[in-house]
Amino acid sequence: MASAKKTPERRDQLILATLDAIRDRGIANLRIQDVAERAGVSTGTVHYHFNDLDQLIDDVYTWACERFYTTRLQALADIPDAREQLAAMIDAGIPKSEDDALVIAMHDIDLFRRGSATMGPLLQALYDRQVALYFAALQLGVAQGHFRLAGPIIDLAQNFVSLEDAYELHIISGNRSASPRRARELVLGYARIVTGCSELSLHH
Amino acid sequence: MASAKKTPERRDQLILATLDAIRDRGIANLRIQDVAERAGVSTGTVHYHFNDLDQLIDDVYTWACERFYTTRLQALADIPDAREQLAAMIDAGIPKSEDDALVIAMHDIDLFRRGSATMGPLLQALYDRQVALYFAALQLGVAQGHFRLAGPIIDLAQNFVSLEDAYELHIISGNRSASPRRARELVLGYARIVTGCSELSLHH
Amino acid sequence: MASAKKTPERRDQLILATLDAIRDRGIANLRIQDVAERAGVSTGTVHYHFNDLDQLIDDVYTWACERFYTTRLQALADIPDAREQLAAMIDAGIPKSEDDALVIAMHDIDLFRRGSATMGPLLQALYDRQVALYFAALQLGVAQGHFRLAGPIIDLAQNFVSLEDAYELHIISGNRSASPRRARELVLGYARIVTGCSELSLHH
Amino acid sequence: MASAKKTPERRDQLILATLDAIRDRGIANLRIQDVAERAGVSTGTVHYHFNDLDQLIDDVYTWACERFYTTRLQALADIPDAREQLAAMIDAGIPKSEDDALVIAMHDIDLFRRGSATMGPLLQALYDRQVALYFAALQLGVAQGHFRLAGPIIDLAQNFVSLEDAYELHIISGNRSASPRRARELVLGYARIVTGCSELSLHH
DNA sequence: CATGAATGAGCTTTCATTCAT
DNA sequence: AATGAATGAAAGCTCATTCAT
Repeated sequence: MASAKKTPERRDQLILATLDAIRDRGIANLRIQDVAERAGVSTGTVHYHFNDLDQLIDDVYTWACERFYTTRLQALADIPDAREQLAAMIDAGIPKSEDDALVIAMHDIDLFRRGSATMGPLLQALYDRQVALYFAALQLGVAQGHFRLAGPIIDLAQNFVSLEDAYELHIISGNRSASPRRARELVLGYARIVTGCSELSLHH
Repeated sequence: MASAKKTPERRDQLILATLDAIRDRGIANLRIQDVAERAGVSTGTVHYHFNDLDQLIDDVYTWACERFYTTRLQALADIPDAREQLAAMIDAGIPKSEDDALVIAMHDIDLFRRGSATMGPLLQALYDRQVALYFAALQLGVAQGHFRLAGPIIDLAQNFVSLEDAYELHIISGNRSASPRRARELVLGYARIVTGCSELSLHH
Repeated sequence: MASAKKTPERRDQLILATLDAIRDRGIANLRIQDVAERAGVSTGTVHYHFNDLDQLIDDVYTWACERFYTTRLQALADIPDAREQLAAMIDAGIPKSEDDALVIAMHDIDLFRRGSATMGPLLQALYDRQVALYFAALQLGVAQGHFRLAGPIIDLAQNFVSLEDAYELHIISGNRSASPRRARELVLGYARIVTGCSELSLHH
Repeated sequence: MASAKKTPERRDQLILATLDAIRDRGIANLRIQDVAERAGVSTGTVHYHFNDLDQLIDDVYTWACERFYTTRLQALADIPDAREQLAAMIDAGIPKSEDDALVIAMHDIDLFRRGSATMGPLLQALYDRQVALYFAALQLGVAQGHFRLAGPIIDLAQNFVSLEDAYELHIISGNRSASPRRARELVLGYARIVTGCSELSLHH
């Protein structure tokens, strides 16, 4: 990575500034200057840390995927009960508001870089890891005797991730028929059906 | 609409050219020239029919939503059996390939125009209409005695649409874990679970 | 003149439409389409009657100078008294409002065509003819015993025309310190001083 | 003002280049490139210092009005005799040649921006200040016993300014009947008549 | 490391002009 | 004569990128 040496604090500051800038202006209108303004530095500084705009966006995407996954993984760390794990994943997986900069940036960059050799694998890796998280929770629930799965475990896990993705998209697009609260209900409803576990709820 | 009179054939030709151009270059890189080239006209002609790029994109989006919904509605027209209806909707709702220009354009424009006053309502209208289609099929299946629904009918319908949306996104993003074939299986699996109807299949 | 044959009515209609268009949009923003719209014809028609925009403007200018001079000459035709002649010239020479399309067009075109070999002589000819009108009225007034001139007759005549020009400019520029009414007072004041004739007034 | 910080020297250089460009090409044909060429910079630089062409022209006009007035005011500073003051004002107020870039720019912009909310007040302010200068000189001449005014002092002052304006216009339009030398004679003639002071001359 | 003035490629947009009908 | 769809040259404007300080 070209910018490994150059004071990691400034680097992170610029990445966070980019997340905000993408949320505010959309990735299509994103200018170096937007990032610089939000970070309180000059445009030259942005170029010093990231050779060009493409690299900045690449790095933001990598950072965001990592952060997104890590955050969710940590949310499970100390939860022993599969039912609570599943609930926590749903809760963490759906944005609290339509202004979630992390989620917006990930979807914007996905779109913006569609077909790119760099991004494709990263996206898929994230997807697969998320599937793995649901897989693990479902598996555990079966072992703990809480879940009786209504279908193949991989299929259910993939559908969980897909529902999450879809509601992320609707939330950041401002779809009023799929508010954060409603989206949680709907995914939880899916969870109850496919696990046969009617006790599932977000605030257990 | 400014371009109502100016020879509708040329207008449609330009809209189709725009769909192709968005698929090939991504909406963020879309140039007037890309549209003109694909339509075999000059850039001036594009401006003659659509005042500016924003209006072109608006009109493409409106056209695409309309076409998308109409296509699916027609797919149901002559199907009396709810099971076949549901299968047909799933089949029509998931792109056959990652190059589906209509689906790509709709998703690209959604994100590109996030927060736009024009687009938001249109997106939501499309979502609500799609939900209505699933609602109708599920309702019919219950009446025909084929379906025993595992949850509230509206919730199920919304989740159907969301799964579709998510798989559309993954397919056009080239996610290999969610191919068109696999996506159909997964949504169909969901359908079997929530309808309690194990006979559901795409080619009945 | 290229357009001599082509139905003079349509030609005049287009010239009048151009006057309005220049007043409304300024000569710098004047488009063929503005003329066409105001004349209720298509842009093609404008091109049919005037080969290009330059020629249209040339013809409008020629027409306007002619009309401007002729109007003023006619205002004097049946006035035998030099005092009334002078008053009539002042009255006719200063625009009644800041929206006088003829005056606006003449000044706009002067500016627009500054340095042009075509326009320069035309402007000067108009100036000289206006000077001649004042010269004639002053000369007559002396002969009739009404005027005792305070300076060389040519100098006075030139200053009359210049004052008029200046107030035309200020009026169409919307200068509130030089309204049509005030401009008339001021030029009339000048007239009284240089003719020594205190009876001069606009409505004798 | 957006360009307050960005190196005032470069800013002034660009304004001077614009004056030349307007004189050479006319304001209606003025291109950013004309300014850039004359200043020896790239077009991007012009946009960097003045957001767009309109703002450049606004700023040039403001600058020109200020400069025009200041120059004339300074010409009076150390002249105690009202007769010499008046002569100096006439001399400073009429362009020495038809290529006076400052005067050309002011007249061009006046007409170009006719009806603009920004320009109107500025024009009028300049007019009123010029009137005030003549007012002051006339008043002083009366007090000094040199002048016996032939009419109301304000009227005379306004006519002085108007004559100047008119001759400026004729000079930059290349009217041969109103050369710089001749214009000076004519305004001076007016001055002698209305002040009753026959000693007035440009080079006392 | 940081700055911000300067650059110029690349795009959109406008509009006079042409021409088939 | 008149139309208006189509053209394409000509500008303006944006913004990533460079570089001297």
